[in-house]
Amino acid sequence: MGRGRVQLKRIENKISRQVTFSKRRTGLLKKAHEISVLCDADVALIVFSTKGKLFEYSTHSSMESILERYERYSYAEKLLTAPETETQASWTLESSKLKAKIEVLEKNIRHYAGEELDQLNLRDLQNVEHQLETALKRIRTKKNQVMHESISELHKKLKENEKNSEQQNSRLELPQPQSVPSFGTSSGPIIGAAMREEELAQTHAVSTTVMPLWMIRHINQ
Amino acid sequence: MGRGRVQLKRIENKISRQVTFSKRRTGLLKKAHEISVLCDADVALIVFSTKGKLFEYSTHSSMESILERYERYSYAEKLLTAPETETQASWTLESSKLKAKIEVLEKNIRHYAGEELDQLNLRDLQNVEHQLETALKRIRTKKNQVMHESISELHKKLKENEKNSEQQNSRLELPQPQSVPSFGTSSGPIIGAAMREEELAQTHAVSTTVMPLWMIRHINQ
DNA sequence: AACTATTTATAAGA
DNA sequence: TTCTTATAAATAGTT
Repeated sequence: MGRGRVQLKRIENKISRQVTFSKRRTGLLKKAHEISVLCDADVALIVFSTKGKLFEYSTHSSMESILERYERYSYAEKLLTAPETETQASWTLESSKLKAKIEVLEKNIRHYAGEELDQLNLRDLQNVEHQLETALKRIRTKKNQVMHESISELHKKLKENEKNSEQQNSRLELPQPQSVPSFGTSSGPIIGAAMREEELAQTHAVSTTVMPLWMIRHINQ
Repeated sequence: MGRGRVQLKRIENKISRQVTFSKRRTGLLKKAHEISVLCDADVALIVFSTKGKLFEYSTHSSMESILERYERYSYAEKLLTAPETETQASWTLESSKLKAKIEVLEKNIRHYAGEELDQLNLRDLQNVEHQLETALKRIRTKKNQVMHESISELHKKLKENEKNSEQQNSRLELPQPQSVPSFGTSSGPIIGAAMREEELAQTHAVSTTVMPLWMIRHINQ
């Protein structure tokens, strides 16, 4: 780009080499920035002039983190070339591994939170969806179980109260959910409740929006 | 440089972002090489694509030595931020911090997977439930979006097929597996097949229950 | 550092 | 993705 082709070889004239360096350096940094913004890429660019002066560019995520990422990325190959002793290298290595693991876990969590889905293909999406569904079922089952347990607990206490207070007037003022007794009223432990609750969880029978606040407060310690 | 100015902002269209990345990456690496040769400079260039793939260029003196040189160059600044002697103790400390973090993350993930729920109280359970619901919604939205995209993609391809096949007998029986290879059948080398498939895999999202199996197989690679 | 004539890079389209 | 083409950008040589 200029008046005349350019040979891909070291420019011998010192002055023009310097000038060219300055011009092209600017262009290179600019382009590094552009691709990073346009294409959402992480870029790290380091340039040392002949004289040893440093010029650098790095995406917002900072030079250090990119270099670290780079090290991590190529740590497998390093293992082959450097079977170091228990020196700093091995520590660095372990640290890198741990950091890599953290990165993976965090990415996982983001996916479970429904973020950064662009990276997933259909297969992944379906897997995540399925896992979320399963998890949701379990959570709901557990929640129901917890709730029912507390409810029958409350009931027990209530009955004891009634029995102890001799005043037969004492009507149950507490907002007793009419539907609840079906579980607790039968004598003995609530065997098989889990089973029923699982079923309930499936049908979303109890959900946050259905449960009155007072109940949450009482149950939730 | 091209047919139209370009805004310095993230390209939203995924496909063209990918294409642009590929082209500009090539250009950037080339220019990095050029300045290094023409101006006798040491250059290190690291690029991570959105998907995390690594591309790199470094002057003959190897990436490692340049990064080392870079570290050395900015050694002074580092001293300020890390006056720590790299004793074994500090490594152990860092290591255990990282491990602790990993533990937390893993526990988080197990909770998101509906495991180890005994540790959670009702409030926690409800939080997790809510987060899972949100995540599920997002996942499904994404899947849906991706589904629609690929369906129209398929439609387009189908129509092209119909147009191209001169036999008026060819009723549109529904895209038979054989018809799918239409990618390659056109004359010339099958350049870019990988790309298209990648695109499809990414875009494709007919849910398993809705999409015929043959379609998944052919589209989802 | 500015100025252009040219070469290059690349966006869009196929 | 690769090829082509029109056009925007970069830049070599000059002032």
